[in-house]
Amino acid sequence: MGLQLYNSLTRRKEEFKPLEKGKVGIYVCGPTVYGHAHLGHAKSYVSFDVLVRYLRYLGYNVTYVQNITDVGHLTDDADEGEDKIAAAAKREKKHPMALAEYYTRSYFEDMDRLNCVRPDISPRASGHITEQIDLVKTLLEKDFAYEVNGSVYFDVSKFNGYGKLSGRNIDQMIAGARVEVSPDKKNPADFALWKKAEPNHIMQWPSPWSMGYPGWHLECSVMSMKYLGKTIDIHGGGLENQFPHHECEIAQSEAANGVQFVKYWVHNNMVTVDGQKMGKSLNNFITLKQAFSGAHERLTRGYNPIAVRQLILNSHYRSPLDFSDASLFAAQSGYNKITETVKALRKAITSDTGSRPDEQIAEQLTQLRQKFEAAMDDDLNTSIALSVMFELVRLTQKLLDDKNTTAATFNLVDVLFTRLGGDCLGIVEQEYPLEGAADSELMNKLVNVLIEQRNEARRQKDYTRADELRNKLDDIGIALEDKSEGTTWRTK
RNA sequence: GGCGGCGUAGCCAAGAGGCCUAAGGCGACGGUUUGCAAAACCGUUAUUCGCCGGUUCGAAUCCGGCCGCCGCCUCCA
Repeated sequence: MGLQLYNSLTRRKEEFKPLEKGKVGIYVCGPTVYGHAHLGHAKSYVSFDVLVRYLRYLGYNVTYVQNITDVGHLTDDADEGEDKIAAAAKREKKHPMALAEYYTRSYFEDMDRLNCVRPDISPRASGHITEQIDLVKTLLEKDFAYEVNGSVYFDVSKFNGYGKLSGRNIDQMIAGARVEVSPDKKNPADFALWKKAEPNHIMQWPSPWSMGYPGWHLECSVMSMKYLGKTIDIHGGGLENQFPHHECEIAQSEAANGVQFVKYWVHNNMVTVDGQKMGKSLNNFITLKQAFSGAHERLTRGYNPIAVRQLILNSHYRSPLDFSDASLFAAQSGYNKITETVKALRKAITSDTGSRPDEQIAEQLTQLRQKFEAAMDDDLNTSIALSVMFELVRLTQKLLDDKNTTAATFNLVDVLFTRLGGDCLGIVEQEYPLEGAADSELMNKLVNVLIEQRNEARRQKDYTRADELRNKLDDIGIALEDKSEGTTWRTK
Protein backbone atom coordinates (compact mmCIF):
# COMPACT_ATOMS: atom_id res chain seq x y z
CA MET A 1 0.00 0.00 0.00
CA GLY A 2 2.65 2.53 0.95
CA LEU A 3 2.23 5.82 2.73
CA GLN A 4 -1.13 7.53 2.38
CA LEU A 5 -1.29 11.22 3.18
CA TYR A 6 -4.30 13.48 3.47
CA ASN A 7 -3.84 16.21 0.91
CA SER A 8 -5.66 19.41 1.83
CA LEU A 9 -5.64 20.43 -1.81
CA THR A 10 -7.71 17.46 -2.96
CA ARG A 11 -9.39 16.91 0.41
CA ARG A 12 -8.70 13.20 0.51
CA LYS A 13 -6.04 10.67 1.37
CA GLU A 14 -3.65 9.98 -1.46
CA GLU A 15 -0.82 7.56 -1.97
CA PHE A 16 2.39 9.47 -1.48
CA LYS A 17 4.57 9.45 -4.58
CA PRO A 18 7.63 11.68 -4.62
CA LEU A 19 8.50 13.77 -7.66
CA GLU A 20 11.86 12.11 -7.83
CA LYS A 21 12.29 8.46 -6.87
CA GLY A 22 13.70 8.02 -3.39
CA LYS A 23 13.84 11.74 -2.61
CA VAL A 24 11.48 14.03 -0.75
CA GLY A 25 11.56 17.79 -0.41
CA ILE A 26 9.44 19.11 2.43
CA TYR A 27 8.88 22.69 3.45
CA VAL A 28 7.20 23.54 6.74
CA CYS A 29 6.13 27.03 7.77
CA GLY A 30 8.31 27.93 10.72
CA PRO A 31 7.74 30.27 13.63
CA THR A 32 7.72 34.02 13.71
CA VAL A 33 10.33 34.55 16.38
CA TYR A 34 8.89 37.29 18.54
CA GLY A 35 8.22 35.20 21.67
CA HIS A 36 8.88 31.84 23.27
CA ALA A 37 7.38 28.81 21.59
CA HIS A 38 4.11 27.54 23.07
CA LEU A 39 2.04 24.35 23.10
CA GLY A 40 0.66 25.13 19.66
CA HIS A 41 4.13 25.15 18.18
CA ALA A 42 4.78 21.84 19.88
CA LYS A 43 1.85 20.10 18.23
CA SER A 44 2.67 21.48 14.84
CA TYR A 45 6.37 20.76 14.81
CA VAL A 46 6.15 17.40 16.53
CA SER A 47 3.60 16.34 13.90
CA PHE A 48 5.84 17.33 11.02
CA ASP A 49 8.85 15.90 12.79
CA VAL A 50 7.14 12.52 12.82
CA LEU A 51 6.34 12.87 9.13
CA VAL A 52 9.99 13.57 8.34
CA ARG A 53 11.17 10.78 10.60
CA TYR A 54 8.76 8.30 9.05
CA LEU A 55 9.72 9.27 5.50
CA ARG A 56 13.34 8.63 6.45
CA TYR A 57 12.37 5.33 8.08
CA LEU A 58 10.81 4.37 4.76
CA GLY A 59 14.16 5.00 3.15
CA TYR A 60 13.57 8.37 1.49
CA ASN A 61 16.33 10.88 1.27
CA VAL A 62 14.51 13.81 2.83
CA THR A 63 15.43 17.47 2.63
CA TYR A 64 13.57 19.24 5.38
CA VAL A 65 13.35 23.02 5.16
CA GLN A 66 11.70 25.10 7.84
CA ASN A 67 11.93 28.86 7.76
CA ILE A 68 12.44 31.34 10.55
CA THR A 69 10.30 34.43 10.08
CA ASP A 70 12.21 37.42 11.33
CA VAL A 71 10.65 40.16 9.25
CA GLY A 72 7.45 41.07 7.45
CA HIS A 73 4.87 39.37 9.64
CA LEU A 74 2.45 42.10 10.64
CA THR A 75 0.50 42.35 13.87
CA ASP A 76 -2.59 43.53 12.16
CA ASP A 77 -4.81 42.38 9.39
CA ALA A 78 -5.20 43.65 5.87
CA ASP A 79 -1.51 44.35 5.51
CA GLU A 80 -1.67 47.26 7.90
CA GLY A 81 -0.41 47.00 11.48
CA GLU A 82 3.12 46.79 12.73
CA ASP A 83 5.79 44.23 12.05
CA LYS A 84 5.58 41.66 14.86
CA ILE A 85 9.32 41.54 15.32
CA ALA A 86 9.62 45.31 15.33
CA ALA A 87 6.78 45.65 17.83
CA ALA A 88 8.27 43.11 20.21
CA ALA A 89 11.72 44.67 19.82
CA LYS A 90 10.34 48.03 20.85
CA ARG A 91 8.63 46.45 23.84
CA GLU A 92 11.73 44.58 24.95
CA LYS A 93 14.05 47.44 24.04
CA LYS A 94 16.19 45.29 21.78
CA HIS A 95 17.37 45.58 18.23
CA PRO A 96 14.92 43.61 16.07
CA MET A 97 17.63 41.26 14.91
CA ALA A 98 18.80 40.70 18.48
CA LEU A 99 15.25 39.91 19.47
CA ALA A 100 14.81 37.52 16.54
CA GLU A 101 18.09 35.83 17.37
CA TYR A 102 17.14 35.44 21.01
CA TYR A 103 13.82 33.79 20.25
CA THR A 104 15.25 31.72 17.45
CA ARG A 105 17.69 30.17 19.92
CA SER A 106 14.90 29.69 22.43
CA TYR A 107 12.85 27.97 19.75
CA PHE A 108 15.60 25.53 18.79
CA GLU A 109 16.23 24.80 22.43
CA ASP A 110 12.58 23.88 23.00
CA MET A 111 12.38 21.83 19.82
CA ASP A 112 15.52 19.95 20.81
CA ARG A 113 13.96 19.10 24.13
CA LEU A 114 10.86 17.82 22.33
CA ASN A 115 13.23 15.62 20.39
CA CYS A 116 12.39 17.16 17.03
CA VAL A 117 15.11 16.61 14.48
CA ARG A 118 16.57 19.86 13.29
CA PRO A 119 15.57 20.89 9.78
CA ASP A 120 18.31 20.49 7.20
CA ILE A 121 17.93 24.14 6.34
CA SER A 122 16.48 26.87 8.59
CA PRO A 123 16.47 29.87 6.28
CA ARG A 124 15.74 33.34 7.65
CA ALA A 125 13.41 35.64 5.77
CA SER A 126 15.77 38.58 6.34
CA GLY A 127 18.54 36.66 4.64
CA HIS A 128 16.54 36.33 1.45
CA ILE A 129 15.54 39.88 0.68
CA THR A 130 17.15 39.97 -2.76
CA GLU A 131 15.40 36.77 -3.79
CA GLN A 132 12.11 38.19 -2.57
CA ILE A 133 12.64 41.38 -4.53
CA ASP A 134 13.37 39.27 -7.61
CA LEU A 135 10.09 37.42 -7.23
CA VAL A 136 8.19 40.69 -6.93
CA LYS A 137 9.90 41.91 -10.10
CA THR A 138 8.83 38.78 -11.93
CA LEU A 139 5.26 39.17 -10.78
CA LEU A 140 5.21 42.80 -11.93
CA GLU A 141 6.67 41.82 -15.29
CA LYS A 142 4.06 39.14 -15.73
CA ASP A 143 1.37 41.65 -14.75
CA PHE A 144 0.21 39.76 -11.67
CA ALA A 145 1.10 42.67 -9.42
CA TYR A 146 0.87 46.43 -9.31
CA GLU A 147 2.71 49.19 -7.52
CA VAL A 148 1.06 51.95 -5.50
CA ASN A 149 2.99 54.58 -3.56
CA GLY A 150 6.09 52.46 -3.15
CA SER A 151 4.22 49.32 -2.12
CA VAL A 152 3.50 46.39 -4.40
CA TYR A 153 0.38 44.24 -4.22
CA PHE A 154 -0.56 40.95 -5.80
CA ASP A 155 -3.59 41.29 -8.02
CA VAL A 156 -5.77 38.40 -6.98
CA SER A 157 -8.20 38.89 -9.86
CA LYS A 158 -5.45 37.97 -12.33
CA PHE A 159 -4.89 34.55 -10.81
CA ASN A 160 -7.90 32.34 -11.26
CA GLY A 161 -6.74 29.55 -9.01
CA TYR A 162 -7.06 31.78 -5.96
CA GLY A 163 -9.13 29.98 -3.34
CA LYS A 164 -8.50 26.44 -4.55
CA LEU A 165 -6.75 25.34 -1.38
CA SER A 166 -9.12 26.81 1.18
CA GLY A 167 -12.29 26.48 -0.85
CA ARG A 168 -13.18 30.14 -0.81
CA ASN A 169 -14.11 32.53 -3.52
CA ILE A 170 -13.12 36.14 -3.61
CA ASP A 171 -16.64 37.60 -3.77
CA GLN A 172 -17.60 35.81 -0.58
CA MET A 173 -14.64 37.24 1.21
CA ILE A 174 -15.31 40.78 0.08
CA ALA A 175 -18.82 40.49 1.44
CA GLY A 176 -17.54 39.18 4.74
CA ALA A 177 -14.59 41.54 5.07
CA ARG A 178 -14.61 43.00 8.53
CA VAL A 179 -11.55 45.05 8.10
CA GLU A 180 -11.13 48.43 6.64
CA VAL A 181 -9.55 47.88 3.30
CA SER A 182 -6.38 49.69 2.41
CA PRO A 183 -7.23 52.40 -0.13
CA ASP A 184 -4.17 51.39 -2.13
CA LYS A 185 -5.60 48.01 -3.00
CA LYS A 186 -7.60 47.43 -6.15
CA ASN A 187 -9.34 44.49 -4.56
CA PRO A 188 -9.75 43.79 -0.84
CA ALA A 189 -8.31 40.32 -1.26
CA ASP A 190 -5.10 41.62 -2.81
CA PHE A 191 -2.11 41.15 -0.58
CA ALA A 192 1.16 42.97 -0.06
CA LEU A 193 4.31 41.73 -1.77
CA TRP A 194 6.40 44.72 -0.76
CA LYS A 195 5.64 47.40 1.80
CA LYS A 196 7.10 50.85 1.89
CA ALA A 197 8.57 51.48 5.34
CA GLU A 198 8.11 54.49 7.52
CA PRO A 199 11.38 56.40 7.96
CA ASN A 200 11.79 55.33 11.61
CA HIS A 201 11.31 51.63 10.79
CA ILE A 202 14.58 49.86 11.58
CA MET A 203 14.14 46.92 9.27
CA GLN A 204 14.09 48.22 5.75
CA TRP A 205 15.90 47.44 2.54
CA PRO A 206 16.32 49.24 -0.76
CA SER A 207 14.18 48.04 -3.64
CA PRO A 208 13.13 49.44 -7.03
CA TRP A 209 9.91 50.70 -5.41
CA SER A 210 10.90 52.07 -2.03
CA MET A 211 12.94 51.58 1.08
CA GLY A 212 10.80 48.87 2.61
CA TYR A 213 10.33 45.27 3.57
CA PRO A 214 8.75 42.17 2.05
CA GLY A 215 5.21 40.98 2.64
CA TRP A 216 4.93 37.97 4.89
CA HIS A 217 3.69 35.44 2.33
CA LEU A 218 6.62 36.04 0.03
CA GLU A 219 9.34 34.43 2.11
CA CYS A 220 7.91 30.91 2.01
CA SER A 221 7.53 30.95 -1.76
CA VAL A 222 11.01 32.26 -2.27
CA MET A 223 12.84 30.00 0.16
CA SER A 224 10.84 26.95 -0.86
CA MET A 225 11.81 27.54 -4.50
CA LYS A 226 15.39 28.34 -3.71
CA TYR A 227 16.10 25.21 -1.71
CA LEU A 228 13.62 22.67 -3.06
CA GLY A 229 12.65 23.79 -6.55
CA LYS A 230 9.64 25.28 -8.29
CA THR A 231 7.48 22.29 -7.49
CA ILE A 232 7.94 20.56 -4.15
CA ASP A 233 6.61 17.34 -2.72
CA ILE A 234 5.18 18.43 0.62
CA HIS A 235 4.35 21.74 2.20
CA GLY A 236 3.24 21.62 5.79
CA GLY A 237 1.80 24.12 8.19
CA GLY A 238 -0.90 24.87 10.70
CA LEU A 239 -4.52 24.79 9.64
CA GLU A 240 -4.91 28.45 10.50
CA ASN A 241 -2.38 29.26 7.81
CA GLN A 242 -4.33 27.53 5.08
CA PHE A 243 -5.99 30.86 4.48
CA PRO A 244 -4.71 33.35 3.66
CA HIS A 245 -1.03 32.47 3.97
CA HIS A 246 -0.87 29.27 1.92
CA GLU A 247 -3.41 30.50 -0.56
CA CYS A 248 -1.20 33.52 -1.21
CA GLU A 249 1.89 31.39 -1.50
CA ILE A 250 0.23 29.32 -4.18
CA ALA A 251 -0.95 32.39 -6.05
CA GLN A 252 2.40 34.16 -6.18
CA SER A 253 4.45 31.02 -6.81
CA GLU A 254 2.30 29.58 -9.55
CA ALA A 255 1.79 32.97 -11.16
CA ALA A 256 5.55 33.46 -11.30
CA ASN A 257 6.59 29.96 -12.35
CA GLY A 258 3.63 28.69 -14.32
CA VAL A 259 3.91 25.26 -12.68
CA GLN A 260 2.26 23.61 -9.70
CA PHE A 261 3.79 24.87 -6.45
CA VAL A 262 3.12 21.97 -4.08
CA LYS A 263 2.03 18.40 -4.67
CA TYR A 264 0.85 17.52 -1.16
CA TRP A 265 -0.42 20.11 1.29
CA VAL A 266 -0.40 18.80 4.84
CA HIS A 267 -2.13 20.76 7.59
CA ASN A 268 -2.16 19.95 11.26
CA ASN A 269 -4.96 20.93 13.57
CA MET A 270 -4.89 23.40 16.44
CA VAL A 271 -4.62 23.09 20.18
CA THR A 272 -6.87 24.26 22.94
CA VAL A 273 -6.00 24.56 26.61
CA ASP A 274 -8.61 23.46 29.12
CA GLY A 275 -11.08 23.28 26.28
CA GLN A 276 -10.58 26.77 24.96
CA LYS A 277 -8.57 28.47 22.31
CA MET A 278 -5.22 29.34 23.77
CA GLY A 279 -4.86 33.07 24.19
CA LYS A 280 -3.08 35.50 26.40
CA SER A 281 -6.31 37.15 27.50
CA LEU A 282 -7.77 33.84 28.64
CA ASN A 283 -4.82 33.22 30.89
CA ASN A 284 -4.35 29.80 29.37
CA PHE A 285 -1.40 30.68 27.19
CA ILE A 286 1.30 28.17 28.07
CA THR A 287 4.81 28.30 26.65
CA LEU A 288 6.87 25.16 26.34
CA LYS A 289 9.30 26.38 28.94
CA GLN A 290 6.38 26.74 31.35
CA ALA A 291 5.04 23.29 30.49
CA PHE A 292 8.46 21.76 31.12
CA SER A 293 9.02 23.60 34.39
CA GLY A 294 5.45 23.73 35.68
CA ALA A 295 5.64 27.50 36.16
CA HIS A 296 2.07 28.23 35.17
CA GLU A 297 -0.99 28.52 37.33
CA ARG A 298 -2.89 25.99 35.21
CA LEU A 299 -0.26 23.32 35.87
CA THR A 300 0.31 21.31 39.03
CA ARG A 301 3.82 20.25 38.04
CA GLY A 302 6.40 20.33 35.29
CA TYR A 303 6.23 17.73 32.54
CA ASN A 304 8.96 15.87 30.77
CA PRO A 305 9.26 17.28 27.23
CA ILE A 306 9.00 13.80 25.78
CA ALA A 307 5.80 13.24 27.77
CA VAL A 308 4.44 16.37 26.08
CA ARG A 309 5.52 14.86 22.79
CA GLN A 310 3.81 11.60 23.66
CA LEU A 311 0.57 13.40 24.44
CA ILE A 312 0.71 15.00 21.01
CA LEU A 313 1.22 11.62 19.36
CA ASN A 314 -1.65 10.11 21.32
CA SER A 315 -4.11 11.80 18.98
CA HIS A 316 -4.11 12.31 15.25
CA TYR A 317 -2.38 15.34 13.78
CA ARG A 318 -5.54 16.41 11.99
CA SER A 319 -7.60 16.35 15.18
CA PRO A 320 -7.62 19.26 17.56
CA LEU A 321 -5.76 18.55 20.78
CA ASP A 322 -6.78 19.81 24.17
CA PHE A 323 -3.98 20.32 26.65
CA SER A 324 -4.84 20.21 30.33
CA ASP A 325 -2.99 19.37 33.46
CA ALA A 326 -4.88 16.07 33.57
CA SER A 327 -4.02 15.09 30.00
CA LEU A 328 -0.38 16.01 30.56
CA PHE A 329 -0.34 14.02 33.77
CA ALA A 330 -1.73 10.96 32.01
CA ALA A 331 0.86 11.29 29.26
CA GLN A 332 3.62 11.59 31.82
CA SER A 333 2.52 8.32 33.48
CA GLY A 334 2.43 6.54 30.15
CA TYR A 335 5.79 7.96 29.21
CA ASN A 336 7.31 6.73 32.48
CA LYS A 337 5.98 3.26 31.82
CA ILE A 338 7.61 3.04 28.41
CA THR A 339 10.84 4.61 29.57
CA GLU A 340 11.23 2.39 32.63
CA THR A 341 10.54 -0.68 30.52
CA VAL A 342 13.15 0.25 27.94
CA LYS A 343 15.70 0.96 30.65
CA ALA A 344 15.03 -2.39 32.31
CA LEU A 345 15.21 -4.12 28.96
CA ARG A 346 18.57 -2.59 28.13
CA LYS A 347 19.91 -3.55 31.49
CA ALA A 348 18.91 -7.13 30.76
CA ILE A 349 20.85 -7.27 27.52
CA THR A 350 24.12 -9.01 28.24
CA SER A 351 27.07 -9.64 26.01
CA ASP A 352 25.92 -13.23 25.56
CA THR A 353 26.48 -13.59 21.82
CA GLY A 354 25.87 -17.29 21.57
CA SER A 355 22.14 -17.27 22.30
CA ARG A 356 19.44 -17.39 19.66
CA PRO A 357 16.25 -15.39 19.65
CA ASP A 358 13.03 -17.16 20.49
CA GLU A 359 11.24 -17.82 17.21
CA GLN A 360 7.76 -17.29 18.56
CA ILE A 361 8.76 -13.96 20.02
CA ALA A 362 10.45 -12.99 16.78
CA GLU A 363 7.20 -13.73 14.97
CA GLN A 364 5.22 -11.61 17.42
CA LEU A 365 7.67 -8.77 16.97
CA THR A 366 7.30 -8.95 13.22
CA GLN A 367 3.55 -8.66 13.61
CA LEU A 368 3.90 -5.67 15.89
CA ARG A 369 6.17 -3.98 13.40
CA GLN A 370 3.70 -4.63 10.62
CA LYS A 371 0.85 -3.22 12.66
CA PHE A 372 2.93 -0.15 13.42
CA GLU A 373 3.85 0.44 9.80
CA ALA A 374 0.29 -0.08 8.61
CA ALA A 375 -0.87 2.54 11.10
CA MET A 376 1.79 5.03 10.09
CA ASP A 377 1.12 4.38 6.41
CA ASP A 378 -2.48 5.36 7.03
CA ASP A 379 -1.93 9.12 7.17
CA LEU A 380 0.33 8.84 10.21
CA ASN A 381 -2.03 7.22 12.67
CA THR A 382 0.28 7.81 15.62
CA SER A 383 -2.45 6.86 18.07
CA ILE A 384 -2.35 3.26 16.90
CA ALA A 385 1.42 3.39 16.47
CA LEU A 386 1.67 4.42 20.11
CA SER A 387 -0.65 1.61 21.17
CA VAL A 388 1.80 -0.79 19.49
CA MET A 389 4.50 0.60 21.75
CA PHE A 390 2.38 -0.27 24.76
CA GLU A 391 1.82 -3.78 23.42
CA LEU A 392 5.57 -4.02 23.13
CA VAL A 393 5.90 -2.82 26.72
CA ARG A 394 3.62 -5.60 27.94
CA LEU A 395 5.52 -8.21 25.96
CA THR A 396 8.83 -6.90 27.28
CA GLN A 397 7.71 -7.06 30.88
CA LYS A 398 6.66 -10.65 30.38
CA LEU A 399 10.06 -11.49 28.90
CA LEU A 400 11.81 -9.75 31.77
CA ASP A 401 9.90 -11.92 34.23
CA ASP A 402 10.92 -15.06 32.37
CA LYS A 403 14.37 -16.27 33.45
CA ASN A 404 14.77 -18.20 30.22
CA THR A 405 14.66 -15.20 27.92
CA THR A 406 17.89 -15.01 25.95
CA ALA A 407 20.00 -11.93 25.32
CA ALA A 408 19.34 -12.36 21.61
CA THR A 409 15.60 -12.11 22.21
CA PHE A 410 16.05 -8.99 24.33
CA ASN A 411 18.14 -7.55 21.54
CA LEU A 412 15.38 -8.09 19.00
CA VAL A 413 12.92 -6.31 21.27
CA ASP A 414 15.31 -3.43 21.74
CA VAL A 415 15.65 -3.08 17.98
CA LEU A 416 11.90 -2.45 17.77
CA PHE A 417 11.93 0.08 20.58
CA THR A 418 14.83 1.85 18.97
CA ARG A 419 13.54 1.82 15.41
CA LEU A 420 9.83 2.40 16.01
CA GLY A 421 9.74 4.21 19.34
CA GLY A 422 13.03 5.99 18.76
CA ASP A 423 13.61 6.67 15.07
CA CYS A 424 9.94 7.07 14.06
CA LEU A 425 8.11 8.43 17.07
CA GLY A 426 11.01 10.02 18.89
CA ILE A 427 9.77 8.98 22.33
CA VAL A 428 12.43 6.35 23.07
CA GLU A 429 15.90 7.74 23.46
CA GLN A 430 19.10 6.24 22.23
CA GLU A 431 20.59 6.46 25.67
CA TYR A 432 19.19 7.44 29.00
CA PRO A 433 21.29 9.38 31.44
CA LEU A 434 21.73 8.17 35.00
CA GLU A 435 18.71 7.09 36.97
CA GLY A 436 16.86 10.25 37.80
CA ALA A 437 17.07 11.97 34.46
CA ALA A 438 19.26 15.04 34.24
CA ASP A 439 21.04 14.53 37.49
CA SER A 440 24.68 14.23 38.13
CA GLU A 441 26.74 11.33 39.28
CA LEU A 442 27.17 13.14 42.54
CA MET A 443 23.42 13.12 43.02
CA ASN A 444 23.35 9.39 42.33
CA LYS A 445 26.03 8.75 44.93
CA LEU A 446 24.21 10.90 47.43
CA VAL A 447 20.93 9.09 47.04
CA ASN A 448 22.73 5.79 47.27
CA VAL A 449 24.12 6.80 50.65
CA LEU A 450 20.54 7.30 51.86
CA ILE A 451 19.41 4.07 50.28
CA GLU A 452 22.17 2.28 52.16
CA GLN A 453 21.02 3.88 55.43
CA ARG A 454 17.49 2.76 54.80
CA ASN A 455 18.50 -0.76 53.85
CA GLU A 456 20.47 -0.97 57.06
CA ALA A 457 17.33 -0.01 58.96
CA ARG A 458 15.36 -2.61 57.04
CA ARG A 459 17.89 -5.29 57.94
CA GLN A 460 17.40 -4.27 61.58
CA LYS A 461 13.63 -4.47 60.96
CA ASP A 462 13.40 -0.81 61.98
CA TYR A 463 10.63 -0.14 59.50
CA THR A 464 9.64 3.15 61.09
CA ARG A 465 13.08 4.52 60.32
CA ALA A 466 13.08 2.93 56.84
CA ASP A 467 9.71 4.40 55.93
CA GLU A 468 10.69 7.78 57.28
CA LEU A 469 13.68 7.89 54.93
CA ARG A 470 11.59 6.78 52.00
CA ASN A 471 8.88 9.35 52.74
CA LYS A 472 11.34 12.16 53.06
CA LEU A 473 12.86 11.34 49.70
CA ASP A 474 9.37 11.00 48.26
CA ASP A 475 8.54 14.48 49.48
CA ILE A 476 11.35 15.96 47.45
CA GLY A 477 10.34 13.95 44.39
CA ILE A 478 12.54 10.90 44.60
CA ALA A 479 10.83 7.52 44.50
CA LEU A 480 12.52 4.41 45.85
CA GLU A 481 11.74 0.96 44.54
CA ASP A 482 12.82 -2.24 46.27
CA LYS A 483 13.49 -4.85 43.66
CA SER A 484 14.87 -8.35 43.90
CA GLU A 485 18.23 -7.12 42.65
CA GLY A 486 18.31 -4.18 45.04
CA THR A 487 16.81 -0.76 45.64
CA THR A 488 16.65 1.71 42.76
CA TRP A 489 15.57 5.31 42.62
CA ARG A 490 14.09 7.69 40.12
CA THR A 491 12.68 11.18 40.07
CA LYS A 492 8.93 11.46 39.84
C1' G B 1 -22.84 36.33 7.97
C1' G B 2 -19.33 32.64 5.09
C1' C B 3 -16.36 27.98 5.61
C1' G B 4 -14.95 23.63 8.33
C1' G B 5 -14.60 20.14 12.31
C1' C B 6 -16.20 17.44 16.48
C1' G B 7 -19.67 14.75 20.17
C1' U B 8 -17.08 6.92 21.58
C1' A B 9 -16.21 4.41 29.21
C1' G B 10 -14.63 8.78 35.18
C1' C B 11 -10.72 11.35 31.74
C1' C B 12 -7.59 11.31 27.00
C1' A B 13 -8.20 8.70 22.39
C1' A B 14 -8.34 5.01 17.88
C1' G B 15 -11.97 2.79 14.86
C1' A B 16 -15.38 5.34 9.35
C1' G B 17 -20.70 -0.34 6.52
C1' G B 18 -20.09 -7.08 8.78
C1' C B 19 -13.16 -9.17 11.78
C1' C B 20 -16.67 -4.08 17.03
C1' U B 21 -20.65 -8.26 22.42
C1' A B 22 -15.55 -0.99 20.19
C1' A B 23 -7.78 -0.59 20.18
C1' G B 24 -4.38 1.81 23.41
C1' G B 25 -3.26 5.13 27.51
C1' C B 26 -4.55 7.50 32.28
C1' G B 27 -7.49 6.80 36.59
C1' A B 28 -10.22 3.51 39.88
C1' C B 29 -11.13 -1.27 42.10
C1' G B 30 -9.79 -6.61 43.26
C1' G B 31 -5.67 -10.30 43.14
C1' U B 32 -0.16 -11.93 42.78
C1' U B 33 4.37 -9.80 44.76
C1' U B 34 6.34 -6.71 49.05
C1' G B 35 8.05 -5.85 56.11
C1' C B 36 4.65 -2.04 54.18
C1' A B 37 4.99 0.45 49.64
C1' A B 38 6.49 1.40 44.68
C1' A B 39 7.25 -0.85 40.08
C1' A B 40 5.66 -5.12 37.41
C1' C B 41 2.10 -8.89 36.32
C1' C B 42 -3.18 -10.96 36.19
C1' G B 43 -8.33 -9.52 36.30
C1' U B 44 -12.64 -5.97 36.47
C1' U B 45 -14.18 -1.09 34.65
C1' A B 46 -18.90 1.19 27.14
C1' U B 47 -24.19 -5.06 25.00
C1' U B 48 -22.71 0.46 23.40
C1' C B 49 -20.70 4.97 20.23
C1' G B 50 -24.94 13.14 21.72
C1' C B 51 -30.57 12.60 20.58
C1' C B 52 -34.49 11.21 17.01
C1' G B 53 -35.71 9.15 12.48
C1' G B 54 -34.20 6.79 7.70
C1' U B 55 -31.20 3.58 4.13
C1' U B 56 -29.37 -1.62 4.56
C1' C B 57 -29.84 -8.62 5.53
C1' G B 58 -26.41 -5.68 8.74
C1' A B 59 -24.56 1.22 11.14
C1' A B 60 -20.34 3.97 16.12
C1' U B 61 -19.42 3.95 10.84
C1' C B 62 -23.98 6.12 5.21
C1' C B 63 -28.35 9.91 4.80
C1' G B 64 -31.81 13.65 7.13
C1' G B 65 -33.36 16.51 11.31
C1' C B 66 -32.41 18.25 16.22
C1' C B 67 -29.22 19.41 20.49
C1' G B 68 -24.34 20.58 22.31
C1' C B 69 -19.12 21.96 21.75
C1' C B 70 -14.97 23.94 18.98
C1' G B 71 -12.08 26.19 15.20
C1' C B 72 -11.05 29.23 10.76
C1' C B 73 -12.61 33.49 8.00
C1' U B 74 -8.25 39.02 11.27
C1' C B 75 -1.97 38.07 13.63
C1' C B 76 -1.32 33.21 15.30
C1' A B 77 1.70 26.81 14.58
